[in-house]
Amino acid sequence: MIELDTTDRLILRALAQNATQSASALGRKLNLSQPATWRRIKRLREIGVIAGQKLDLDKEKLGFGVTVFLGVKLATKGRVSLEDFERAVSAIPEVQTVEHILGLYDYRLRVVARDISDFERVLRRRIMTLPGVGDVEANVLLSEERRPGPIG
Amino acid sequence: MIELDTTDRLILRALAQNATQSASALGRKLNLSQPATWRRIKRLREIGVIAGQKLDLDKEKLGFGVTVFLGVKLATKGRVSLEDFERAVSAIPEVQTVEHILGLYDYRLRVVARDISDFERVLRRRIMTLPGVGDVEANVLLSEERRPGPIG
DNA sequence: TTTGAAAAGGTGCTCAA
DNA sequence: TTGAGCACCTTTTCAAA
Repeated sequence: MIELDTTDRLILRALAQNATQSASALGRKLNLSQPATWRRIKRLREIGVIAGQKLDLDKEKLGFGVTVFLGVKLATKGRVSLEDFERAVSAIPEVQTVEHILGLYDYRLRVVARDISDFERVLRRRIMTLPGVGDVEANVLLSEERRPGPIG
Repeated sequence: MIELDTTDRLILRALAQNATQSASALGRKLNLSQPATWRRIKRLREIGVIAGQKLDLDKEKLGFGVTVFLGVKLATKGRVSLEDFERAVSAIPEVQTVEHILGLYDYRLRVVARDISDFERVLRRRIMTLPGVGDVEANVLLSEERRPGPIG
């Protein structure tokens, strides 16, 4: 467990909103000198609290207007079949997220497609042919709100 | 719908892998001059294909080791109750994502907590008291893999 | 231990040709 | 596209709180 003081949390909160701002700009907001701010950010990276930085793309503008969540139940669940499934599903470009979960379904997949008929193609030719697939449930995404989540 | 050429797609793919690389470094990889690369990136930002850049934080190192997906079915689903629910759920800091979906459940929430007993607190005092909540299903996240998804 | 001031070095952005 | 100029950002040093 890692100890972060109030300033660290303020830095994380600010960077969570805008990851592109520089140490000097951030320091001005927090009344902290530029090197002090920079050192704290560097430390947060080193201890791994800041794991990375990701581009966030507008999938609709890229022509992928349909997002569907699939709940997948495996027919057989040995260690091997989990690994087989994960390896195979990782090769499908339309799958954005693979979540191994505990519950009625074994996996939840976030799948993007150009439209519904494109999704049907992915579902029939890619998903239903995955090794060990049993039940599949689909939920179409209508709208989504992402929030920073708690920090400390 | 926006038209992107091959070079744009290569830029997006490269930036999706490493969002911190500069226009000059990227240009070298693609055999493109630095200003040309920079102009393309700028354009991709302007037309909104690149929506932003997000920090990705290690929630476990921040002390939030438990992630749970909640399927929530509303008891009453008028326009007002959807808005009431969304407004109320947005005020819970532990909720990272609110997804309005079509299917057995009306919403999917991504909730983080320090541990299972902390999650129970959030569930009982925050989630179950939300306006209009009917059935709730919970799935604990075991592991997760995120992928860039298709580009063009 | 962590800060702030100052400065060096490097890099990226911008513009003109 | 190239190259030069300029600005800013990163990184280090050092003294002080």
